[in-house]
Amino acid sequence: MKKSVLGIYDFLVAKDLLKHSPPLWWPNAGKFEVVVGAILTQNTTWKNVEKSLENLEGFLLLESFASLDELSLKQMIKPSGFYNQKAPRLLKLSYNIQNEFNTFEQFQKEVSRKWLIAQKGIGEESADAILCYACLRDEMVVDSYTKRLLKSFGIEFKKYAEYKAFLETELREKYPKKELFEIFAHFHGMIVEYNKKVKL
DNA sequence: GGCCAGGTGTAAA
DNA sequence: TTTACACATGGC
Repeated sequence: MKKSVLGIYDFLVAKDLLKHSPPLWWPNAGKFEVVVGAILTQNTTWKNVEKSLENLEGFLLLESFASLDELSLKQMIKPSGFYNQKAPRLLKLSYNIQNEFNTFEQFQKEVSRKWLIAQKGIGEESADAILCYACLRDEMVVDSYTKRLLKSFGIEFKKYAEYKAFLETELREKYPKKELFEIFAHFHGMIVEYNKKVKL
């Protein structure tokens, strides 16, 4: 049993997950649509999110997304569930991004974790998913897959911050700052792919 | 038909 | 600070 995160990381790397996936794992990493996907996938399978994203074709840039009316958006994101709350939250978020940062590119550079979590509909996990995969920052995502994997190694914590610290600390020490973002993105991607393959 | 999925906000103890 | 519950569709 590997109890250190480095051991678990090496374990996954040895399995050669992500062989057929892009290095950044999340589809279209670095784009605004990752922000949308991060909220749509809350307690929802990615398959259902894909249906919604297809319906949103043509509205996946910040400016066009913010031009949608709530009723249309609800219809488009219906397949991914909780649409009555996700639609208004997504719209408000897109307005706030425009008002606060003007463009998505500026948002990528300047947004803080604190600002994200203050938005209605964004908790710790969604904030980290947005930071990591939309803004390309050095932040590790902790989702149910991650907790399941760690539990299979006999590792459990109470709080999100504890999981995050466990995952990040040793890797931050081991790898140079320049490589961290890719390490975290790759690590989280491997965790999800491993779950899908092994079904923990 | 029942259970669950790449969570979050709110209310009540 | 913790716990319980609503939110909703689609796949198995």
